[in-house]
Amino acid sequence: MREPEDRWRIKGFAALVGVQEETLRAWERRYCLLRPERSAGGYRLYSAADERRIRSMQAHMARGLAAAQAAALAVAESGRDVAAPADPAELLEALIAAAEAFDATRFDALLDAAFSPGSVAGIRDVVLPLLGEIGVRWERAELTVGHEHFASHLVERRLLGMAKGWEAGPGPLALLACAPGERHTLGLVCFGLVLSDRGWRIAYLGADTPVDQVADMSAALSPAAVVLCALDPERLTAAGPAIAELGLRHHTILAGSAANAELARQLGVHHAAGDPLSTAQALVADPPTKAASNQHDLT
Amino acid sequence: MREPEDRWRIKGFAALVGVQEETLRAWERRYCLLRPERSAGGYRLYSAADERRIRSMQAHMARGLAAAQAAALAVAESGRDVAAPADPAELLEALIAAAEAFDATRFDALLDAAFSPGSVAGIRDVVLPLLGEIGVRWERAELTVGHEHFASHLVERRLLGMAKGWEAGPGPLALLACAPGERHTLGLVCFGLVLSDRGWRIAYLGADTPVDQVADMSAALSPAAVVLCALDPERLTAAGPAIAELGLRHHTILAGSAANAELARQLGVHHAAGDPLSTAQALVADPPTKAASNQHDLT
DNA sequence: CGCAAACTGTACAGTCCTTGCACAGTGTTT
DNA sequence: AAACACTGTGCAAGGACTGTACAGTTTGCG
Repeated sequence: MREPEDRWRIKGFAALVGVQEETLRAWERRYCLLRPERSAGGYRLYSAADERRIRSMQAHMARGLAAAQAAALAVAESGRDVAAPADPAELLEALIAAAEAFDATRFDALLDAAFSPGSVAGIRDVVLPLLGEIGVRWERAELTVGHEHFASHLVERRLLGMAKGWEAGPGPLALLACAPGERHTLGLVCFGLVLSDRGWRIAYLGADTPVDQVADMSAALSPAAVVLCALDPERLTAAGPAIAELGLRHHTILAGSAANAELARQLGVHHAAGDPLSTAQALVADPPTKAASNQHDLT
Repeated sequence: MREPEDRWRIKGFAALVGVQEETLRAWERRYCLLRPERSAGGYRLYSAADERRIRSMQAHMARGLAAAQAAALAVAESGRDVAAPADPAELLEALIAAAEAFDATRFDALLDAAFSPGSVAGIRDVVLPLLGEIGVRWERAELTVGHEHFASHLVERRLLGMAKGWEAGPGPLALLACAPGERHTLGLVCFGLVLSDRGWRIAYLGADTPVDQVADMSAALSPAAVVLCALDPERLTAAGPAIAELGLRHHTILAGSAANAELARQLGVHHAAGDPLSTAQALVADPPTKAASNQHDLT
């Protein structure tokens, strides 16, 4: 930890930035603009980051923005450059630490860092490893269901934010759904995002979707591919006949860790090996053609 | 991915575009030229899109068009959401029609229109009625599970997009979770959004959360209120003892259609009557104090 | 033409919101 | 002990809201 050489108490800081002490406290209370550390006795200790936020706020106010709006911008701007490790492995550790502490603000800031190299890279290097790691630590009882829910929500929020507009791509249409009973959607959303990134159009039904509903929607939309995702093999075997039926009419792909080549062959549908990202990339590289959309045409 | 944008209050915006404040309000009222968001206190917050519309209108007026004509052109040019009815009831019908047709692009555009008067108004006038209506039509078998999934996903995506940053409000902290087994999160998210709009900080655990996990997180974060949501009464009675235990330590509120005053009294916790919006507003109007955080202190 | 109606920018009043600043009582630093 | 800082509460001035009204101009029409 740094010595308080570059830390100001409120009086000095007020003089430095030219804002009254009372106003500094008000801005902290009202807009969360400042987050000074505290001395042992409870005194505020302002840092250079606080100064930057003040300067940014002042600049925005000078442009004619109201205090509340200027503060919101200043906070948003500075929130981007929190201390986040650039190395994916460290980022992963930091994310898990933030989840353990239920620190949503930090978790979200770390996600910012994770996605700054690009959404596909963020999914590949951070999100998928994170989901895997949470699963592992949950099995080892190092993380609880609460931590898993906490992190999942924040990841889901981020992914769905990136999914905005994915229903309007220029390319072929993919229909995405989880198998009946399956409630883990994040992998499927990652898959959709990668497809969308490559121009595909996405129609998404989400968790726990009866296969006949997928069939209905497929009939309405004629997707180039239908993807059913499950992590628990039971989900797929239970819905086997309906899936086989679906496979007769559409290019149907089983995905998720429950999917395997043997089962897919039995049901007469396709099978996606590997993680969501490589699956999506394989699909993009070799898009199903209408003629060859499945091996079970009425020939 | 909505990044922080400039939001102007009327004075700054008037200076920016060179139009009197009164005139801005008149143009909004008469021609619907502007659709500023509103601050928590009801102030207009103009965006870059509003500026574009103003510039366009000014250009047309400079060419000699009357104000009404210029405004109509400006709206038509910039308004992508042309065919969206302004009346909430019609909007509701249009949304359901879009869901029936699996038309995600239109559904999303209609949601844009729903939220343009402000997020709380959108929740009150459109989202909550929509969820209710979908439930009704689903029971009457006019809509299928597929339609429900389709619409839910798009609504959820929109709501979570608005939830960005809700973990960082200046006010008291609320911890939100669905009861074990309960998987309907949208009402809970609406509730959180309204609280957030009023400055509360939100910690969110989402669907199907074991009550002991809620207790763990509560112990870590000391929220001013803990909200447990369920639509199915069975969820709450099954978790009864754990909820009572939680109620001893935190201001705990049962919400959702499964909650009732009788059950809450038995468990020694609070009860939220009514829809998510009125519940949230009641909580904001009468925030729990630490001293009175529950009726079962160790007295 | 002449008059009423509509359009359009502006104005005002009463109420509510925002924001910078202040004060009192208590605790911390030196 | 003196100077400094903290929290909580509160205020006053100005900003913004809504609703209504009012002139000056343009338009519609007998």
